[in-house]
Amino acid sequence: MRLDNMLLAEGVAGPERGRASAAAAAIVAAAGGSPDNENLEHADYREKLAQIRQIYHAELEKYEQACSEFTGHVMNLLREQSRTRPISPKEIERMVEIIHRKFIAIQMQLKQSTCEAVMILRSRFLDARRKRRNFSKQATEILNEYFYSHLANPYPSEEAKEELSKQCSITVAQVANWFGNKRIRYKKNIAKFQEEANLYTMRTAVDAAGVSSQTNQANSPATPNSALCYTPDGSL
DNA sequence: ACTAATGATTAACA
DNA sequence: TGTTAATCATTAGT
Repeated sequence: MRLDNMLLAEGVAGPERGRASAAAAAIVAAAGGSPDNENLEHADYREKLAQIRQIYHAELEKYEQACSEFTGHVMNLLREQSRTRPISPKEIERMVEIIHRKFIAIQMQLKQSTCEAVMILRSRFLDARRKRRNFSKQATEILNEYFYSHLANPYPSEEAKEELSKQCSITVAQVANWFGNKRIRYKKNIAKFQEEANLYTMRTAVDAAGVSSQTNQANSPATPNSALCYTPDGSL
């Protein structure tokens, strides 16, 4: 009977729709759901859960139909036999009981396999590694901006990480991951990141210039002094 | 289909 | 405990 409760809680069993979304929400809450792609993941999860639910109900119905059909056959057989030998109603009852028990056992198997499917779906849903999503363009912009403007010491403090996480609408752990990856990958192949580095250092330089010189905008020659390219290995 | 980019995980380390 | 380095698994560009 634990299986019944489980299926009910997941919204697979039970009366039609309405519970599935609640179950999905509960799972997200348990996982510390990311507010970013929440809706998308939800839809995916709900869709797959609905599939499982549909299969479950179809199978259940099939079993019930087969069960009643089979009991009908057996009853007919017994009735025919009752002409040649006396059959007590108790015997008939016992026969029906046996058949029912058999079919309930089969239903149990169905419930178990359905439970398994739900569990697998849940574990996949909860495993962030399997369903990785790239950060938004803005988020990577912000992160890169910080990284290249602190290239000498690209280790944001806890507070800085929190600030970045808020700006990018990702978790602090994700910010830490990003910086870890960025540092190692930058160090590993600086040449590959030259273009990006130049882009961001130039951008911040332009921003700074824009803030300091608001009055005269006649300097369109676009700051030709972009020679601060920071090439530690001497390339370029 | 193949490959590069990328976010997450893990062990080793200081 | 936070970081590095290697690696995994998915996404995106060709």
